[in-house]
Amino acid sequence: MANYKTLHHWDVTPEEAIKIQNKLRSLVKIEALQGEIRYIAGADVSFDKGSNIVYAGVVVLKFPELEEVDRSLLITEVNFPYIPGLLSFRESPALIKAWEKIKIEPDVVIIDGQGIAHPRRFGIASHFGVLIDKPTIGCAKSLLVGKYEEPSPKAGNYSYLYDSGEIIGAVLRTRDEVQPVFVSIGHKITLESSIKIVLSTIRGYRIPEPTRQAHILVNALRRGEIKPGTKTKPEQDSLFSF
DNA sequence: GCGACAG
DNA sequence: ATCTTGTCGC
Repeated sequence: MANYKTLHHWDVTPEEAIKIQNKLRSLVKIEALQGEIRYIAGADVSFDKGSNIVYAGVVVLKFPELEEVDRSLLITEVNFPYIPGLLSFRESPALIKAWEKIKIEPDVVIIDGQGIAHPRRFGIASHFGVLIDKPTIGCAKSLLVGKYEEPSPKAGNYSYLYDSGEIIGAVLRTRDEVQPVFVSIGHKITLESSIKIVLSTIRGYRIPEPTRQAHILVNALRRGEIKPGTKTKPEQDSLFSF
C-alpha cells in the first residue's frame, strides 16, 4: 500500500483552499530526478454530467515499455465544485484514495492538469506530488495561466510558458500539426526532464500514455464496463494446475 | 468593471 | 469534465 501525507483537511471553503495552497507551495521541490525510471504512472478522474460521483484511477506502467503492471480504480463522492485554480480540491481526495491501494510504486507520476503553471504555483500535479512525496509532472490539455508563443507545428517542438517574468512550464507539441499540451513541474523534477519524459511516453496520440490509459480506464469504469478495485498482471496459471 | 478561467 | 454524428484531412 502506497502511503501519503495528510497535511490539511479537504472539507474547506474556496477561501481556505487558497490559503492552503499559499502555505504548501513552499514544499514543492525542483530537483533532478533520482535514479532511472522503472515504472511510470498516470492519474485521472471522470464524472457523470451533473453528479457528485467521481470515478478515479491510477495506472502504473512499466517504463519504457509502457505495459500496465498495476491499477487502482474506485468510485467515491465529491462535494467541492470545479473552480479554476482549485481543481486539486475537487479531484485529489479521490486520487489519493486510489493511490493508497497501489502496490507497485512508480518512480514518477503524470497528472492530467497543471503543476506549477498555476496562479499560486500549486496546481494539482504539485499538490498531489507533495502529498505522495513522489516526482510528478503536470500535463494539461489547455491553458490555465501564462503567455506563450505558438510552438512550431512539428512533434517534439516546444516554447516556454511565462507568467510575471518567470518560466512556469512548456507548451509542447506531441504530434505534428496537433494542439500542444501544457507541461509543467509537479514536484521533485525539472522542466527539462518533464518534457523528455512526456515525449518518451507518447505513442501515436496527443496525450502521453500514462494519463491516456488512466483516462480510458476511469471512463470505462463510469460506463460500468469494468469494475472498481485493483489488478495487476494477468494471473499466472499455476505450474501445477491443468 | 471586464475578461480569463486546468478538469 | 460531460452531452454527441458526421465530417474534413492525412
